[in-house]
Amino acid sequence: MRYSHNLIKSNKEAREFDTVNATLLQKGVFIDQTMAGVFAFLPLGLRVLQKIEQIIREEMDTIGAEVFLPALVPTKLWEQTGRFDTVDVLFKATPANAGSAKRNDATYVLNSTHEDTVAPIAGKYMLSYRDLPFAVYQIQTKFRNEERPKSGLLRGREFRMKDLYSFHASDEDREAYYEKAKEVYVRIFDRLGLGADTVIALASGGDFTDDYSHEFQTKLDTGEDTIYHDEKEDVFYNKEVASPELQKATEGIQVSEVGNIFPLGTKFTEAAEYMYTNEDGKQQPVYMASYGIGSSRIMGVLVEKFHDDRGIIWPANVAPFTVHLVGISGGDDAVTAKAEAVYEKLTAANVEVLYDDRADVSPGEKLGDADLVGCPWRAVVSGKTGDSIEIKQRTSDAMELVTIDDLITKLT
RNA sequence: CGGGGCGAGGUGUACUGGCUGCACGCACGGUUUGGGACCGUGUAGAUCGAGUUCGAUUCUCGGCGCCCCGACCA
Repeated sequence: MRYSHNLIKSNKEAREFDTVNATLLQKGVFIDQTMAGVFAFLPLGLRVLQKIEQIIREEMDTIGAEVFLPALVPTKLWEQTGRFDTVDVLFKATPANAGSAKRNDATYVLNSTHEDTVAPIAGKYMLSYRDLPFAVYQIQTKFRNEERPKSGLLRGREFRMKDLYSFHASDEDREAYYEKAKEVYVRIFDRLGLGADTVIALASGGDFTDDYSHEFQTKLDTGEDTIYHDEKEDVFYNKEVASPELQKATEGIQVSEVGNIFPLGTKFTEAAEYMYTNEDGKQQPVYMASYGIGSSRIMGVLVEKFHDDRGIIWPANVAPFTVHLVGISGGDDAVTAKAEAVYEKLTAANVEVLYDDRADVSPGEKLGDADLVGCPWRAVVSGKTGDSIEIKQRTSDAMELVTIDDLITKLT
């Protein structure tokens, strides 16, 4: 992709925030804040988000089927589960033209999560023991009216999330699937570059179950949560369930929650009057669990973890582009033509390349922007590089001159 | 939701009870091109309401917005 004509910019004068992800993502114009806790994802930012979500999708496809549920739903779905008045972050929307003669004036809910929505749908079709177990997932925008959105993408009022729901004939079967889902989650965080710093912590199961829920927590100094490590059992506990003794005996670890899995029992299936018929023709309750991953929050967490004083350092799997190609022509048309040729060849070889084709922008600014944007590789074509291309990795200062064929080999 | 801070061109900021200034950006012209180039000419601004005052961007109160601390996070 070309830098020019694609809403790819840098705004290095943008204000500094207390959280790195808010500052760098806005300086790099990956995202643009529309209001507190709500961001537009611009071309660079959307590419990163989609990379993250594609990794999640590939792994989820091994244990479920993708669906796309509505974000806007009738209040009835939330009233059925008793949550319309208890979930205080719920956005309740009444159309501005409510009351006018020809318009509906109902109140709606902007879904903060989808248990209430998916259980009635599942209960309409998956009615036999032969249908169970099964799971569906989606990757969608969620709405939560947080009292205090903060920290860039770490806590928003509108954000992206993958949510998976599994349905089972028994709690034992749910437990078996649950363990499988954990393994898939571990693979996802590995692929996202967070594996080494992400642990599973036990947390409260809330109103739904006496069991623990499980949180995937990434170690992060700027994280909002605190967990404690019981070294004897080698188990991590969220602050809310860690015993006072453990909290005294060990130091808390600052973390940010990147995923959670939650046994739900039969609360939502019962509310939806969703029963299945067993082999004996008897109606039986369906057990359910939900599994979330905050994809946009992960984008923020990655920036928090992987940056230096010059900008972002994306893990290769989620970088917006593999290589940032910088043309330094000095007004020399021959050099520009060479940079164009390199761009065309890389593109033809299916290398994801961001080509900074801006004229009249100083070399320093282009190189600075490459550091800010944070692609794994930087390639420079200039009057100094002759027939070669100078390449370096974002994480190193070591430069190397290579041919276009070498470059393609290296990057594919 | 409690507490604190801040609201000025597109962005970031300074001064100021009467005339708003700077930098970046953007536009035009010219010179430049390996770590955020330079000259010139332009462009564009005081969150809203009430009060005090001859006069408010400035002072007071309130609303709204944003940032930060705390609480919350199914």
